[in-house]
Amino acid sequence: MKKVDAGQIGRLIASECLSVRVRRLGRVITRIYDAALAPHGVSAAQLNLLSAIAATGGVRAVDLARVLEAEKSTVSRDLKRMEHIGWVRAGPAAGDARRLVTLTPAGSRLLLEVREAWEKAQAAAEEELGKTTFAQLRSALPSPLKGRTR
Amino acid sequence: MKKVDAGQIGRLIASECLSVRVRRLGRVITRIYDAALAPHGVSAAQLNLLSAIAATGGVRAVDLARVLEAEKSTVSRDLKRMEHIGWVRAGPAAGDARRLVTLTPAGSRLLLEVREAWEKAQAAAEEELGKTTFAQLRSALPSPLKGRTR
DNA sequence: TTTGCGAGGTTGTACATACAACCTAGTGTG
DNA sequence: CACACTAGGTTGTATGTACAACCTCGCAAA
Repeated sequence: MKKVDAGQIGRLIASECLSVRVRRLGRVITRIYDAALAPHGVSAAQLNLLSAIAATGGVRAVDLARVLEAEKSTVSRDLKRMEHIGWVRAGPAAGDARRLVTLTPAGSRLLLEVREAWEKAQAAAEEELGKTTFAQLRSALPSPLKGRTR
Repeated sequence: MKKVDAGQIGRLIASECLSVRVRRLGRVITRIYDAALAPHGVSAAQLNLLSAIAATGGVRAVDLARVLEAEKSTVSRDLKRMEHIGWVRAGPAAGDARRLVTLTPAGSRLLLEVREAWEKAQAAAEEELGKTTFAQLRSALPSPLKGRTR
C-alpha cells in the first residue's frame, strides 16, 4: 500500500497541473495588457471583445461568446458596460430580426487609438515570456478566427 | 499613406493578440477543471491555492501571491473564503511572528479526495487540446515551483 | 527611546467570469 | 389556431481578480 499524504499531492498538482500554469499565465499576460491599455481607459478583456466585433463588422452576442469561449451571460454584461460607455451598439439589425452588435464611431476610433499601445503590450509580453516561449504559445494556441468547427 | 480602418485592426488583434488566446485558453481550461472538481465543492482556483499550500506545508500569504503571480488582495480574499469553509487556517505560527497559512485536517482530506477528479481533469484537458498542444504548453509554461528567482 | 518607514495584510470598489434560472420571441407540429 | 420547444438574451448570485487606499506592526536610524 502506498501511503500518500497531502503534501505529496500538493507537490504533484503544483508541479503538473495545467490549470495552475494556464491560469497563472493568464494573470501575468492580463496584467501586461491592462497596464499598456490603461491610459486609454480600456481593459484587455474589453479590447478582446472590441476587436472581435470589429473583425466581423457586426455579430450576434451568442456568436461572440462561442468564438471567445465565454459564457453568454458574461458577454451580455460586458457588452452592456461597453454599450454604456459608448463603444458598441446592440442594433436591431435592419431587415434581419437578429440583434447585431456593432462598433460605434467612438468604438472604431478607440481601436485606432489603442493600436500603438497594443503593439507595445505584445512586445512586452514577448519580452516577459522570452521569444521562444512566446513563439511556442503562438503556434500552440489557435487563433479564435480559425477553427469555426462547430 | 496607409488608411487603416477599425476592421483591419480588429482582424489584426483578433488573429495576433496573445492575450486573446491566453485568456480564451484560460476559460476553456478553467471550465474543464471546475466541472471535474464540482462534485467535491472545490473550484480550480481553490485547488490551485490548496495545492500550493500543501506543497510547502505552511506559507505566508504574500509568498503564495508571488508564486501564483496573483495580487495579495486576491489571495487574501480567497484564503478568507477557504478559511471560512474550513480547509485552511491562518496560523500565528508558533515561535515565529510570521502568519503562516496551513491546511486543516479537512483541507488535507480534501486534497486526497479530489486527486482522482484532478487526474480526470488533466486527461480531459489533454483530450480537449490534443496531446501535441498539451505537451507544448507543458514544456512552454514554467511550473510555479521552479524559478523562485523573485 | 522615539519616530518613521516598509513589508505584510485587509478593505473599498469595480470588472470578469460562470451557472442556474428565468424571460421572450420565433417556429414547427398537432 | 394552439401549444410546446428552442435559441438567444438577461438577471440573480457567487467567485476570482486587480488597484488603490488604508491599517499595523516590527525594526532601524536618529
